[in-house]
Amino acid sequence: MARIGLDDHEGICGVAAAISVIDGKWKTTLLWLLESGPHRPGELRRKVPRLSEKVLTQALREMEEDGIVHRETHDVVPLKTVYSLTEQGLALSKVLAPLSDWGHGHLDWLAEARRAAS
Amino acid sequence: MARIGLDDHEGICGVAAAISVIDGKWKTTLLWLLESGPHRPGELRRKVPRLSEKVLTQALREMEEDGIVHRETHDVVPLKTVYSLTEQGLALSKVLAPLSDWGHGHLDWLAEARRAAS
DNA sequence: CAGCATCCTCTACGATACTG
DNA sequence: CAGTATCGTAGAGGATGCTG
Repeated sequence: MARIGLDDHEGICGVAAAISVIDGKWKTTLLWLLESGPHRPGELRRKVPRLSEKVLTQALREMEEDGIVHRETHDVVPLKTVYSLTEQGLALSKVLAPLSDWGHGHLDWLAEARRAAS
Repeated sequence: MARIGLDDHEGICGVAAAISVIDGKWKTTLLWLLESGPHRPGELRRKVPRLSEKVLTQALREMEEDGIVHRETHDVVPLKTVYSLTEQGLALSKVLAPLSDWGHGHLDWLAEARRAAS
């Protein structure tokens, strides 16, 4: 999605703001993984093989900026870094649950509709 | 956002499916407008000036395919078309409410964080 | 007025190579 | 192992002109 600016939609800016935070091809996946506990970058990459390292770092940085992910670095060799959800991030993932339910209820319909359309 | 395929994320595909439906710069806005009642294309364009006609039609077509918008055409001159939400679309907009609340709770934090980051 | 076709731009994503 | 830098690509979004 083209990144939605916070000022683009006056009336619905709450939703727009939330979406701008989870906007990107992988952020929802990362949110979901981190919901189950802290992860190291290597773990994340292994669990999401199609996610390149550049994009992973980029996504994590943005999520950190937006206050939903916490980054903790241990200064040892080899380098060790751990990512976890903040309170806000956890709250966000909870709020996503109803959306997930709706999605599951529509999976069949969607698959059918899009097959017919193509 | 790069369009999320329904098969890209196994575990979170419910959320992914829902997001794929509201994915695009304007669909959430359209959903919000249509929630208050049926609209004609011209009305939508007037209420969202920065939305071009091509993109509007495109978005509405996709939303129609995904079963959240209903299109009704009256064969008169001049042409008349009315768009409205389906039951599914209405359900989706309801489900978006908690997300909106989360977003509103983070607007200040987000604006601050992103200003600092840039 | 509703909608389609064309061209163009911009950027998120991806692949690769490299540093501490 | 974590992270950065560079280059290339595909597709969403935008501007404009045309049709019934």
